[in-house]
Amino acid sequence: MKKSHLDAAIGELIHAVGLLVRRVRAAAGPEELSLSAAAVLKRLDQDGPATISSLARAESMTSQSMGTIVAALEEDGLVKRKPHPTDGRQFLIQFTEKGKVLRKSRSAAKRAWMAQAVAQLDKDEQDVLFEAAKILKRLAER
Amino acid sequence: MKKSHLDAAIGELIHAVGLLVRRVRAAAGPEELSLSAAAVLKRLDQDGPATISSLARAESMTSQSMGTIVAALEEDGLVKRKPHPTDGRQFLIQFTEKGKVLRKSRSAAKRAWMAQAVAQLDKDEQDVLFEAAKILKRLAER
DNA sequence: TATTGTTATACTCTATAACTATA
DNA sequence: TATAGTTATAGAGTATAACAATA
Repeated sequence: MKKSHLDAAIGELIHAVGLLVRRVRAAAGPEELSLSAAAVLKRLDQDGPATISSLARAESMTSQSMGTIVAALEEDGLVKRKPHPTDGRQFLIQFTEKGKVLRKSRSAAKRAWMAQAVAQLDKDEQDVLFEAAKILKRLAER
Repeated sequence: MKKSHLDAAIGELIHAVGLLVRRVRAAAGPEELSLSAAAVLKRLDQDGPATISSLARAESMTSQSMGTIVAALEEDGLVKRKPHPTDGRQFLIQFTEKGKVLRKSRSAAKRAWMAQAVAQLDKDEQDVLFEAAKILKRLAER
């Protein structure tokens, strides 16, 4: 790809993700979790209990911001904290029973909007999108 | 794709774009434009002068929010407003000379981060990403 | 000394509500 | 009446700074 084309493509990519995030957020229902809060639950589901710092690193946020998100999830009864077995400074954040049950339903409106949008694409386009999601995640985590 | 796989892929997609937006935002330099402000300049560049309402619709925001963004760009001297030729309520937002010159440099740090990240992918992955950007944009604009 | 987490504070982005002017 | 834009106000999300406890 020529440099000018690459440059334009970078601009398109940034624009597209920004736009989509705004669109998804706007679709959120009244009781919905934020994108970040949903991301935390997703990580706990996939990787098991984790500390606030590790969650913050994984989601590209400061630990203070992650602390706020975890506190809100705790307040909501979706996660609880357990003392770290060997390090007295840390806590392991993990699901409550309620959290396991409500994990997806608390992001239902956003997921529904996205599902409806994706359903309007043909199969090849869907595949490109889901492949891209994996690449984007790797990119952002580096 | 089976329903459960599709459901998981939807979750991955939402997670990935949210994460990437946070990552890109965190890369922003001190004088950088917001993602939304950069998106407005990009649209003016591609489509020519536009009204606040049309920009708001295009970027999935309320016209009040877009008014704030345009006012900030105006304050910065990057855009100016011209009365609409036939409708006395509307304004056409367009670039100033300064705006044309500074359009990309005011998003330089975010673009640089993304360019560096994309450069670490192999060519096939880059193609998937840029193809996905087009699809995502169509999706978000519907 | 470095790291984990908390508290306090402030900024950015966007929304809702109420209004004015024009169509 | 309906639409374009403005002003005022509020909320969500995240950051920086200063601190306490533990490693």
